[in-house]
Amino acid sequence: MAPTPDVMDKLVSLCKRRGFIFQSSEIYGGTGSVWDYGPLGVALKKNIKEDWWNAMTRARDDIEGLDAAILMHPRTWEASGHVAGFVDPLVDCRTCKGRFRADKLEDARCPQKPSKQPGQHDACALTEARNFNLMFKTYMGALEESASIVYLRPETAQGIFVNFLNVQQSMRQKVPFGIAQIGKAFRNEITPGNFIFRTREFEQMEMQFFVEPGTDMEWFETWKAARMEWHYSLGLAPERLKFHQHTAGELAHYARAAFDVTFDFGGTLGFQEIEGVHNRGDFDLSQHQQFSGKKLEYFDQQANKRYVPYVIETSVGADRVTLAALVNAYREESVEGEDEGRVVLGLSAKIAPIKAAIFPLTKKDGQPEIARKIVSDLRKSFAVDYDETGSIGKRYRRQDEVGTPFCITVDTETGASGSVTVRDRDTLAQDRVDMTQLNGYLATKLA
RNA sequence: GCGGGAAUAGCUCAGUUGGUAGAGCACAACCUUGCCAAGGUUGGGGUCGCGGGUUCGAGUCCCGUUUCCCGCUCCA
Repeated sequence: MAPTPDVMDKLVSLCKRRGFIFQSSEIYGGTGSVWDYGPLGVALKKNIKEDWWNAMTRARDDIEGLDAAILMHPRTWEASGHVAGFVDPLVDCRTCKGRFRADKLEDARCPQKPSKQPGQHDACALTEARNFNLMFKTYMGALEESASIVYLRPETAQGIFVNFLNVQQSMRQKVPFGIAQIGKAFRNEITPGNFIFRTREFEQMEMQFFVEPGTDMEWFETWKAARMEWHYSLGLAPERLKFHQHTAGELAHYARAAFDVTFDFGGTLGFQEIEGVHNRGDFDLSQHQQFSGKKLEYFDQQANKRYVPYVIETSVGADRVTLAALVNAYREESVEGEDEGRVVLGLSAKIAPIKAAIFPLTKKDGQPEIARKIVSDLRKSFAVDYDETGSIGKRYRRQDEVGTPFCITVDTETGASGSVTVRDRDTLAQDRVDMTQLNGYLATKLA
């Protein structure tokens, strides 16, 4: 089904209504492009992050974890190019309302295209150039002196680069190996928006893989394939994923090769990047060598040679993947004989905030007590929910809306047979399962 | 930052030429039913984004501001 423009609107509404995502500081009128994750949203995002973290660090010997500080030495950002590259002097034209980069103007006149505003060039009145720095600036220490200016990191990668040797040596790793990190980054975007797609505070999941020069393109291909597989494994529809390799002209200054994973968010957003895989060469480590004066070389004992490794970077936006998962999962199903269809979040079981909901069919015959006993048993292994309010159909719908894959109902037969009904969110099929087998049953289904 | 539009209950929205705010859904309690929403009774919830102004009186008119949407601009 082709995505419609209003799916995002419905999703924003659903996310607020059901405790996934709220606007930050809402009672004060809201803060621009910052969002808070509610109880179910944080669970969903956490599940996604955990899946990524496990795939990177637990499933492999050659990737180590790291959690570097958000505040770094200011020189870091001079080395990375962000201090220079993130500041754009911009001028506005009061006549044609255009905005231009001052350093790209050929003369002191507004370069507005004649086709847009014919005959207005001479009348243009440009403002003074003002600097727009995309990095958040703050002060370290009590005094607001220029010497103590620090930045909120605009990307997490630099925390990995500056710790390259610390991790390699302390963990006795040999190249090739990688360092993985999940953390917040901050950018003063001029144009944020589209819900949690582009925000000023966001979370990245980055892995930098250090390789010997010459083997870099081979590793680049390996990681491309691995990252594509991961997105499929989250349940993102294959037809909504598109992969794009940059041409030479599109490459950023630090990149030898670049590959985007884009997802179709539908509506006006369309396909947008959710992950980038880059071959950064030795750009970053060399820059830090130069700015810090410290060697960042790796010594290969077997080959008896010394070199600055190349880096293959994989960088995913945690918020973007979360949004992609939500958009991907949202569907409305018409039900025969009813005016209002059901709203379903078809989240894959491994990232669903709630794995199973347990209901007593009635409040009689000790059913609530049995149901609560099941909850306390399953709680040890799974995120579960209990609900006894309203009709059984209504409770199914509530769980459908938040993506719960299984609903377990204690009914009139449970007392005698010891079995319960397990209902599947997607197929609506019902299994009869012995109460004592629920743990294993769910473990199998969720695997 | 510029231009246009919008902001009223948790959600979606009504609200007349200015006269002390409504609906549906959701939510809570009790009763009823019992395997796929909407049964009955009752109830909680809004200083109408925020701040000024005009007026006897402002959700409504005016100004400012914040946030959101669309289009520019920007995007290492």
